[in-house]
Amino acid sequence: MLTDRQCKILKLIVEKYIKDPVPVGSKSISKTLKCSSATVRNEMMALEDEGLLEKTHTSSGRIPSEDGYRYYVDHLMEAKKMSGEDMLKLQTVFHNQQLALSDVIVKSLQVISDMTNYTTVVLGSTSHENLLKQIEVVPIDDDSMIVIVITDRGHVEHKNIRLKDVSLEEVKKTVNLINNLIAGTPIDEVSTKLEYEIKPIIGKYVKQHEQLYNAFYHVFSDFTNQEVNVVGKNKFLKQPEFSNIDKIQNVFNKLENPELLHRIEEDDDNNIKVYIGSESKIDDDVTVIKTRFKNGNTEGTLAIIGPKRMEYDRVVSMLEYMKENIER
Amino acid sequence: MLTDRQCKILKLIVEKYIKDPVPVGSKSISKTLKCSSATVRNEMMALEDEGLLEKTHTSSGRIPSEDGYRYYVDHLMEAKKMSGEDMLKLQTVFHNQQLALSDVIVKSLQVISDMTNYTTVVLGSTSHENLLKQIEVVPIDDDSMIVIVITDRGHVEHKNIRLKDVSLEEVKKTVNLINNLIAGTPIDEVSTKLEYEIKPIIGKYVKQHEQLYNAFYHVFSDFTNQEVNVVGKNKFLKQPEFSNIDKIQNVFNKLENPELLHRIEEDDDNNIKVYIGSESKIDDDVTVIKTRFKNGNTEGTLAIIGPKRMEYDRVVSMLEYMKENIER
DNA sequence: ACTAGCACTACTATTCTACGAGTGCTAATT
DNA sequence: AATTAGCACTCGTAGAATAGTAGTGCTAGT
Repeated sequence: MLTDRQCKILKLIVEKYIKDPVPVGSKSISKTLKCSSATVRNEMMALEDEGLLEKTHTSSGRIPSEDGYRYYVDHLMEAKKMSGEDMLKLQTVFHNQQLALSDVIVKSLQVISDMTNYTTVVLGSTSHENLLKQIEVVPIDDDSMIVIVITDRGHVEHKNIRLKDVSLEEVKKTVNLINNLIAGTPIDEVSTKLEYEIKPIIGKYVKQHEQLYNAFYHVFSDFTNQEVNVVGKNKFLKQPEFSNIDKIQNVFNKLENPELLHRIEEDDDNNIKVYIGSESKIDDDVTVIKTRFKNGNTEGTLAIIGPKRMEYDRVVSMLEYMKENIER
Repeated sequence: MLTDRQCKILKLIVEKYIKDPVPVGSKSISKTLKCSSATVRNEMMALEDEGLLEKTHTSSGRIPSEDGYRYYVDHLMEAKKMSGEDMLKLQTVFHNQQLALSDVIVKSLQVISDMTNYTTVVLGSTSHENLLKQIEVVPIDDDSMIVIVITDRGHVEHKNIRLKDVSLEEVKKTVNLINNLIAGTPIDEVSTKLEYEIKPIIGKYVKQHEQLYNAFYHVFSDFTNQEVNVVGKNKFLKQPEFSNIDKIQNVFNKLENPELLHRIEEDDDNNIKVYIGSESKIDDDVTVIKTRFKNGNTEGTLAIIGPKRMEYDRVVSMLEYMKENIER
């Protein structure tokens, strides 16, 4: 258990280090606190023993450890109202009545990314939650056409397919069959339903059924099973802790890996959650702050990803604001 | 005019430097050529006087200047057949009969980017070339629906719009009007046609026409006027000349700027063109190699972007192969 | 016309220095 | 018992000195 003073010191160190990424020395703390640097040093030692602080070398100042950040977030951080300036910029996006919710979310995350220099992420609903609403086919020329797949939640994907010697009639028959028989099915079950419910029928009544079946099969099996939207990846280039190319390459690879990002929503907690470093399951050098949101049909996860040295209070207040505004 | 030997030396320097980005000394050249390093040095001086070579400092070896690369590409580079290995990897993509052409192009550019460590770009046809084919509307819930816009070339975009108290009937009327009256119009003229041909009609017959008109107006005015597809931006992280964060940030910003990339297809030359450094109009530190392609309705521009120190012969042969294969 | 030879240049890597910001510990003070 | 002043010590950083080396340009001789 930490003493009152230890808490104060830890808080000061974390906040100072977040402002400016250089190890914090005892002297600078003793100025704010009313005691000598020697006392602060003793307390710092205690905090280091607890595993909350670290040194970069034997005689350097202290920086927060992963556990230090954790403790800060769990016990020391003060809930902050969003600054007026931050609020204003976001409000203009939210008050745009023209935009659909999903567009508002992406736009506001762009704004947040620019304001904070962190990367933001929206994860949409997964394909087993998305039900097929309907498909549309638009012929482009003799042997190619576009298939458009729409889900009940408004997710749209399209694919250009090529068919040789298949008449428009037969395509339309198949489309109607699909719309009548398997609309309402979760997207990731459509492929199998196609096989058992559509294939036998078109096998009898439709010429070129092999080709047609294959084409549609691919359309659905390629359907993105997770909507992922990463905004402001490049912001990592502005973070001093990612100033070398190898680290950047590593982080970029991870941010471009949808399966990996998917881990953010593995827990089904609806509140705002903070995952620091190794807790993030994405990269030991980043912090992920996330929350789920839900408004009618639209639901998913928002996340802000930055260095562990993150403005936790500011980001949390922003996510709170986002969640609130999305949910009504 | 360069002597025969000068050409040989320039060629050797360029090719050596491309393989390994360190200034090339006279000694290494004299080994391949049958003459002393002193002779080579004299020739190098001459080449430097011509502005084809540069030094990084007074006593360093030479590196090719922009003009040096230019001369190499125009006069010295040997047309190379694509290596069997490169060919093989691309063939598997091209021989996939299932894929639509546009998908084949993107897939193969991914392959090329991975093989070469350069960034690749596809620029699709611009919106004044794209004609509106048809629009589709799919209601999602009470007050939101998806509008899908399809062009004659198979470009598809969709937008989620919100409408309050507008009945489906009236939306459908409007959609039919648009499909009947202005299909066939170049996309970037649709907005104005909407105003003069649709607005007056729905003004009379459709309730809530203001809202409806506005919604559709936005759908078309937001239509991406240029299809841009950049593959393998991160490859720049692997190029030694872009090993510092500022340069990377700069290049990334440029690669994410569609208007800037658009400059690649400003010339309407159908052949393969090489733009070195400042010629590229994108960034002084990159080379752009591009070609236009056309196959039926699908047309556009392919480009490969990398450092000036690029494997010109290899990239040119790849683009040739791409162009040929796309065009039939 | 070519080349051997040489003085010269500038980058690189290594070592040394001085400095300063920080530490931990001890002993004195409150 | 808690705090603090004082001090020896550590380590990173910055700058200067050094040596080595890969290259040059020039001259003079083949």
